Amino acid sequence: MELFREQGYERTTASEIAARAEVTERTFFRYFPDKREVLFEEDPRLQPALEAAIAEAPEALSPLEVMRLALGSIEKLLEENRPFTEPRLAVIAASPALWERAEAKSASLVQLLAKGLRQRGVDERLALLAARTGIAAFGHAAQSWFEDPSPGLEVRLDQAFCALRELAGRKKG
Amino acid sequence: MELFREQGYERTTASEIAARAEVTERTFFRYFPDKREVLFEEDPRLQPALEAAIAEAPEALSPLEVMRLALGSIEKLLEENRPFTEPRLAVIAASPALWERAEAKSASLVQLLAKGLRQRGVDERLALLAARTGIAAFGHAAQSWFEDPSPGLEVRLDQAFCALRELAGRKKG
DNA sequence: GTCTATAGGACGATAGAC
DNA sequence: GTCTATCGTCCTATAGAC
Repeated sequence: MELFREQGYERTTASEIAARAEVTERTFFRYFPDKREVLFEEDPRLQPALEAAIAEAPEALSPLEVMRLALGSIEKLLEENRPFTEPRLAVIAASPALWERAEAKSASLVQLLAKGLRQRGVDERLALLAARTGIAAFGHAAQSWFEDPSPGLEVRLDQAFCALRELAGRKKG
Repeated sequence: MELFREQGYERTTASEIAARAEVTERTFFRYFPDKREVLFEEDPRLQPALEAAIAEAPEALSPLEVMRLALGSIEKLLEENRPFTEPRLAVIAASPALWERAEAKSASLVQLLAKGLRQRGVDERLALLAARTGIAAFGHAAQSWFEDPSPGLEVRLDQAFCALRELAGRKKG
């Protein structure tokens, strides 16, 4: 992060990062499959938390309600990680290559959520639709939450899913 | 495509592609900013068609209805391109690097749609939510349409948006 | 003559093989 | 840890279009 802030992501070589970390370049690539990944290490508790939340959600909930519940359940984790996440986002936003990787990560998350829904017996295609929609709502919520964290993520999520319901529901603008 | 099918994407070098196309490697990179892009050239009519459809949609439509209309309007274009799209998808699915690029392209499309909505006066964040949701529905529709093209894309889209409404609307599964 | 497209050589960085 | 292939960029030169 020091190097990236000083000279930007593209202008920083893997070799420089390795040197700053006092390891060899080869060791760097043993820890990270490629250069971009240094910026995308995620909390190892995140995926299990989501999987558990989906698996343990009440039977009666609709797929989208499961998404709402699962995404709300990681608020504390995200809150904890915020100090690290925020500066990363600034670096990521400045580089197309990193933006691309970020989109891929988001898509992987969608796959994870969809898998969880399928294991609850949701039809494959519907699971994907619900997962994508859930992430769309999460993006809506997370964005406003990052700008102003005072109302919790849960509140933002409720607002997002409410907006979604309005979007989908009304037959006229 | 010949080379990719023979030996796969990763095992094919830019140099080989250039040779097969009877240009030099340098010329190849003048046409395509990077190796992946050869597989993602899109119909130049696609983006303008979407932009126009959004801009010209009736005032009364809700943001999501505008998405439904715009995405339905490109059916003929997609139909035309299907012979090229289908083999490409097979290659893309086989390579993580290409899958990543595909996700990035999808994200760009979301940005395009959101921009169109914003120009209709839709709030920035709501536009993004509607665009993401619209693309989620489109994915649902396109998948079943690719498996069996006989009922048109329009019908599939209606089914997808209907499924979405059910997902969002009902309070119980 | 100017503008654009291709060619060519050299080179740095990423990342894989061993 | 060493070695090397591949990607992708920079710079310059040449050939053709207008």
